[in-house]
Amino acid sequence: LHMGHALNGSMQDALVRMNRMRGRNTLWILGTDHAGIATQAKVEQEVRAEGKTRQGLGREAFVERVWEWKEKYGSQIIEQYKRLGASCDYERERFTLDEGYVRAVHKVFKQLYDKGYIYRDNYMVNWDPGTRSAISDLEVENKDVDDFLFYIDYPIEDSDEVLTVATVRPETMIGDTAIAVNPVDERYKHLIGKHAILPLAGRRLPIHGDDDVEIGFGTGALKITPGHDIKDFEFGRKLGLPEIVVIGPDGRMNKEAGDYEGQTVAEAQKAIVEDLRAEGVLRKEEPYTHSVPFSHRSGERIEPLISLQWFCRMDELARPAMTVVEADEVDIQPDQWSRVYLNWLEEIRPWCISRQLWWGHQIPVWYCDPCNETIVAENAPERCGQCGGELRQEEDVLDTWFSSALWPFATLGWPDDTPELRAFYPTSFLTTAREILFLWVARMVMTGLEFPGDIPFRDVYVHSVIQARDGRRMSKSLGTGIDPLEEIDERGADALRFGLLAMSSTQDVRYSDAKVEQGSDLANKLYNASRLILLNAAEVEPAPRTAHVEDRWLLSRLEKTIGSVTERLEAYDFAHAVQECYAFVYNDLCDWYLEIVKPRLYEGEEDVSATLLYALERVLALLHPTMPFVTEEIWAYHPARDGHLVVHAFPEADTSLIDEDAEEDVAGAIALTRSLRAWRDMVGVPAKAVLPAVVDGIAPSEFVGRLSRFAFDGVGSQPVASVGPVRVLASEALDAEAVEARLGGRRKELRSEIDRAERKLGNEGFVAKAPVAVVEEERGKLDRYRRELKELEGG
RNA sequence: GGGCGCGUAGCUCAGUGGGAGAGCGCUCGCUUCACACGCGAGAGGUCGCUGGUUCGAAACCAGCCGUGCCCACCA
Repeated sequence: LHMGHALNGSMQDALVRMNRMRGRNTLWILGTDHAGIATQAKVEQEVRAEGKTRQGLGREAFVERVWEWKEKYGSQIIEQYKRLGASCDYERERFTLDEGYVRAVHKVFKQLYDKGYIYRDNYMVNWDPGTRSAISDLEVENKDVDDFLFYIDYPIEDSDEVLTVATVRPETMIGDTAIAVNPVDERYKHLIGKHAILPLAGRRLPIHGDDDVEIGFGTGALKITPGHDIKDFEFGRKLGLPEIVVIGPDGRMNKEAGDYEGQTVAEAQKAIVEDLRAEGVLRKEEPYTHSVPFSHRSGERIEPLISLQWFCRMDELARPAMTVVEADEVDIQPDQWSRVYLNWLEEIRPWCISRQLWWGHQIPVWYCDPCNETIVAENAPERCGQCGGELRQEEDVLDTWFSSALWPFATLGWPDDTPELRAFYPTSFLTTAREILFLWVARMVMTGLEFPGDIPFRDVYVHSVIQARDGRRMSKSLGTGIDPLEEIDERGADALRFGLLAMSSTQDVRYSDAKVEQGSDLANKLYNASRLILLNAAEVEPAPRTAHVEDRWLLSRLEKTIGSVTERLEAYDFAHAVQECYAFVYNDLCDWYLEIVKPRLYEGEEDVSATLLYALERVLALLHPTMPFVTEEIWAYHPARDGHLVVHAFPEADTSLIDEDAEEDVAGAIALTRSLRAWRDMVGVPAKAVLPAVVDGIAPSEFVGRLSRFAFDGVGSQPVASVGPVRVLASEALDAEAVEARLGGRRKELRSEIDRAERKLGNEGFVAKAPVAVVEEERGKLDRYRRELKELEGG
């Protein structure tokens, strides 16, 4: 399980839990693909460590070994998902090589073959010498490599002229079969139709004219090696050139390469360059940086090779897959990824689906050698239908993604018409990393539309990439990976889930320990606040009680939070959803409400008890989708508990409890409390001193004095300062100089604010064009500042 | 070569037209009977640069600089 899985799981689980709690019929199937290349390589390594080889074991025994390996390790990731708290339907776990799944794969293969989409061809593919298999375009990764560009003179037949060509791969020149120049190139057009002689090999190379040759690049003359370069291959097919292959599947020169046979590509390059130099035809060599394909699987340099492979044409499948995204039937978010998806499908090319491996779905094709028949069937045929002879099954297996592409319906029982398929297809939601968009998502859409005949999912959310702490890619080979399980051990699954959701975003982000820490802090806070509530509340039914203004305030804040968090989750805005939960629990509930009502709570007063139990129940349920463990644990102690929280109702915002007046009143009292605290801190009053004061006008709420340590029953002394309506009286705890310094500071602040507001209101454009409410607000502020300043100067 | 992002407080990131925000870190004060994984109060930002649009720009437009990712058969 890597961090991407953990993020993905946290998002999906939040949605699944929320919807399950809402009473909806939810299904989350977890499963694994057989990861053909990676798994086979792993087991092959084991076998080699025992001094044996895959070939020595034979196909059947080797595949048996891989199954053993799979039984041993395949369940690990499932167990890890459980530790994360993913509430999947674990008894429905699926694997892409399950019996039923194989049926789906065969049926799809056969139907695509019958439609003419799947075909076999001798064509140029990305050959991975590391795995000795063809791989698809999507498994190729281009990297910049520092090479040399070699300029080689090819003599023109029956002439003293030479034609200089440039190449980065002289080792393939033995396979040259032509040269091309641009027909409008003045330097060379007289050579078109003549022949050049291939150095070292002596082959006659016809010189062709072709518009695709760039006059300005290299020397403007292009040597054509149809066996070893994709562009040359296409040239060759267009011009009907012979295709000479000089490098074998093992990455070594073959017998076509003559003297160089058996050498590795690198050795052959060195030798050939030496020989060219000896012949005096190597005109120059210069350093050259260019983009080179590497295998994403083995890391080795791709060798473009002509070989007999199975392909799937994609045009017909791609078109409807584009339409559904254009029409937003499949909604890819954030939106920019729709365009990436569409651009890719627009330029899609045939997909090489065969792999020269043993682990995977062996292609359901049988050959009859005597009568040259090819049979494609869902089930293995007994004998050749023509001659009754023995059949030989195609040895290659399918690209793992070919079977993964069927996941949304194959896991629900397709091709059978199952209740699961009817109930849950099309599915609602898929989260994915963006590197999976083409490999998997696009292909699921294509097969979904082609086979069950409907989109596989409605919403696709492309989540951010969590990078390592230093901004590099998290990768095992770089050693930058962070193990989610270690994080779970250290801080808990809830903390990790909260942290990942909080740090996720539409852009790529660095892994943030602080966010995970914030998650564990929140769990801790919830636990302690719950303890306070559950140990002190009177035995009453949880219910919202509205007799006290602070209770109305809390309930109003709570219901607004519920509404907002729910909206955020529905919009897949997980980061804001969890941060709002955090802010509510910390600020509204703990810092203010609990502190305000403590005296009432300790007395076991019923209104506050009922309100708190009610609020706690709703907060636990609201947080459960993101922090399932701690909320479930606390729930076990809640008096309203009936069964498990995981199946308790998710709260729905009760707008009748929203009370703007109460919010305004309490917000005012809170602001005053904060001003008083700030004032005494600024003036340097001992923390415990209770300061005497009197209040102008209506007395503030009881808690203002309690939480700021002021006694508003002021006796005797002179007022020395004003904080809002509060006149602070002289006392031993007050230092006159500090008070004066503080007042001076405030006066300065006010003058600057008044200046700013006056300038703004003096701007005719502002007053004339800005919305009335904005202007009015500004006037209000100016008035308040002027009044306060006047008071301070007067006092 | 084409495309898509990003550049905001010491760090990691929110914020998309009306007086700069969060978490962490930092400073000061608190062992206050839920929590020191805590409480209270603060400091800290010419919002990459330059122009433009607007009464008003971190946000919109253009250019530049820096940085990341994806796609691509220029030998």
